[in-house]
Order: sequence, then structure tokens, then C-alpha cells
Amino acid sequence: MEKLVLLKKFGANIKKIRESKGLAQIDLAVKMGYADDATSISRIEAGRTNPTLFTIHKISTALDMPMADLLDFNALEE
Amino acid sequence: MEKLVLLKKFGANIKKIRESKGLAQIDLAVKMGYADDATSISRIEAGRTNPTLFTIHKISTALDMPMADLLDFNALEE
DNA sequence: TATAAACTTGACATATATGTCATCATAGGC
DNA sequence: GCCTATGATGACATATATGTCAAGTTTATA
Repeated sequence: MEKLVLLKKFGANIKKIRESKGLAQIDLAVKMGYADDATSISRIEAGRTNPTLFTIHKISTALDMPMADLLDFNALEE
Repeated sequence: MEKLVLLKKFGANIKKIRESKGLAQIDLAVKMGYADDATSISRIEAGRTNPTLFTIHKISTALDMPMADLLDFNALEE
């Protein structure tokens, strides 16, 4: 898969899960320990950054979702 | 989970899967498109770097393993 | 249409990932 | 002992992730 496509798919998946939990970007950011600033979340959800494993792990913890689930967006399409 | 622990677990998992496929680090590196150099693989397996999503994706493709499986190393322990 | 909540965007300093090279260490087989 | 395969390590230039701020946009709603 091409890089930009991958990042967009991941971002869309995070957004979908976040919204399913009724959280705003800022809520997720605060849960991840950020200083009341959702910039990083916005970038990730838009696919404008290539997050590291540790960042993915922090999202996973904050959303209470296994990392494996966050990356399982290829079961549907390819 | 603490960052260093996470990176070490991920690295150990990659190493286990790579070896189960009978591949040397250099084989994986070449499959990922690197120039006959396994330095990056060595770093990742040792947990000395915090790989990006795209790097994880390249490993996934090269090892023919879903990304979700590569990150599913918490099913066993925590 | 005014207001507020939610999200986006550009910029910034800092840290670190990436890919590569040269070199070193280790282990096994001959 | 020698050679080869394998992996580890330090250094390097370059690219980019991270966390933050300020400012802008979008959306909804009263």
C-alpha cells in the first residue's frame, strides 16, 4: 500500500473509533497527556503524519482499544 | 506500558516471526527495499528505535503478516 | 446573526526515525 | 586457525514526528 493511503486509512479508523466512544479530539488529546491541545490528533486523523509505534500505543491506551484493532483496517478492503 | 518495554516487545516479536520464516535480517531488509543493509532491522529488533506506521507496514508486507499480528504481542503477557 | 464547540492549519523548536556506510563481534563449519 | 554468515554498533546527513501556540475555519445552535 502506498504511504499516503496507509496514513489516511489509519487516521480514518482512529476517527471512527474515537467518535464511536463519544470523544472529541481534545478529549483524546487530554487522555494521552497532551496540554489541552488537539493539534496532534487532528494531524493523525487527517493522515498528515506518520505516527510512531509509541504514539499508536498511547492512542490505543486512551481509546481502550488494542493496537491490533487500530491497525485492522485491511480486513474490509485492501 | 513504558516506551522502552513496548519497543523491546515489538522487536522481539518481529525477530521471532522473521526467524520462523527462515529469514536473516538482511533478507528482510532487502525485501523491504533496503540497499543490502540490515542496520535498520537490527535497530528495530533490539528496540533501539521507535518505528513509524509506514515502517511497520513495510515489515508487515515483507514478512507477509498482517500489521495487526505484528502488534499482537500483548495477548500473551501484559 | 452571534456565540460556542470542534476541528484545521501554519509555524516553531526539539527530538528522533530513516537509510547508509564502515567497522566490530560472534558463532559455526571447514 | 581461517572463513563465512550473521548480527551489533557508532556515526552521519536528511527527513520528519512531536508537542505546543496562535490564528483561522467549520458547524451547529440558540
